[in-house]
Amino acid sequence: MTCAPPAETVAAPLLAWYERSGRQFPWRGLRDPYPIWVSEVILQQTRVETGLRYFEPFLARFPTVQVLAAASEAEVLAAWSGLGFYRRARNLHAGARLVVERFGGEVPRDPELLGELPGVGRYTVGAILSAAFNQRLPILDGNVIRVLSRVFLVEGAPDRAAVKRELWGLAEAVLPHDRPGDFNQAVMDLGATVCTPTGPRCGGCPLVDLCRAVAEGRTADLPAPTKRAKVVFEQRVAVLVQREDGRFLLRQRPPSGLLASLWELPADEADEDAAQQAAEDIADGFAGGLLAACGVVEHRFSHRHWTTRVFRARGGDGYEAGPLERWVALAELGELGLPTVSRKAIEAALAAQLRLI
DNA sequence: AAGTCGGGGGC
DNA sequence: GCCCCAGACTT
Repeated sequence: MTCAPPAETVAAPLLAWYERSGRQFPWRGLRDPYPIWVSEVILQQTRVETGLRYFEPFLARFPTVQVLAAASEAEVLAAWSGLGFYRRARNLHAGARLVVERFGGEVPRDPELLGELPGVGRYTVGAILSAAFNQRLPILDGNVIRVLSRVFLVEGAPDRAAVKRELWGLAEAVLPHDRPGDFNQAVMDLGATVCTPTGPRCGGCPLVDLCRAVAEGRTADLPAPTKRAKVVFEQRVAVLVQREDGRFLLRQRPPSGLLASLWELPADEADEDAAQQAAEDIADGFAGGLLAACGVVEHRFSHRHWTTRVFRARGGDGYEAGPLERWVALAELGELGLPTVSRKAIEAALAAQLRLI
């Protein structure tokens, strides 16, 4: 068990540092909880640099919670395309509808109620309410875990329940009554820019004098590593079947599981030896001919690695798209929920064609 | 407690 | 290759 110094011991130097060295983001300083909510969902398990590319376009497309609630899920997934963890988009959309229907369009200020929205866990509740309303609620994300683990020498792996409880307790204990909103932002900035996973810049850290990991030369050991799922390798084939008018067929994936309800080229599992035959079988379903191999697309998910052999075929002009299928033109891709792996495969299939444009 | 769920960037 | 990221949710 660790012994935390008084809250002000941490807060005062950290807030002073934040005044000087804090980062500026488009969601900082806002009082409307809706854009802050959007930013926090976008940033879940996502680097700020990546989230920044999606935040403003998303808000431009869905400027209010009412607009988001009125949109279709397909529109929201289209705006989320390439960002990953697509359940976040589904939950945000469902949450917006709940806010409009149940709370009159006002994002709840009650942590209990806010936490009932899908996709809004304890971290996100604290992040939204402390930033928008300066409510004194702690947050615990990867940055905060790293800072607290080092400053207070928390040795256990942070994915263990007991360690997580201790870290939440520390996050609450160091949280000042004065400016909890700024403080939460400050800890995350510190974790992102100074107290980094590797090569922390302790010389520029406002907490260096009270950091126990620094005192014991243990910054490199903390936080303790967590267990990781083993990567599964899968080999697939995908076929871009193109009609005379240039449109090609996309299929919607099942509504649950990996890339749920997102669009992809007709595909199947097949290793290198079986790829050609599997591609022909797919093309045959649309009376496709002129099968051409277009290359291999590698794509890594967190715990899965897909090797996709991409083919292109002519055909399908007499084939009517089923309920989970759609003949699409290149210009329509922006309207669809299209994961990055699909975009890569389509680009590979059309590479020769695209170079002519 | 472990697994699922994307994608990108650093080393 | 491995690690991590402004996590939440299911099993």
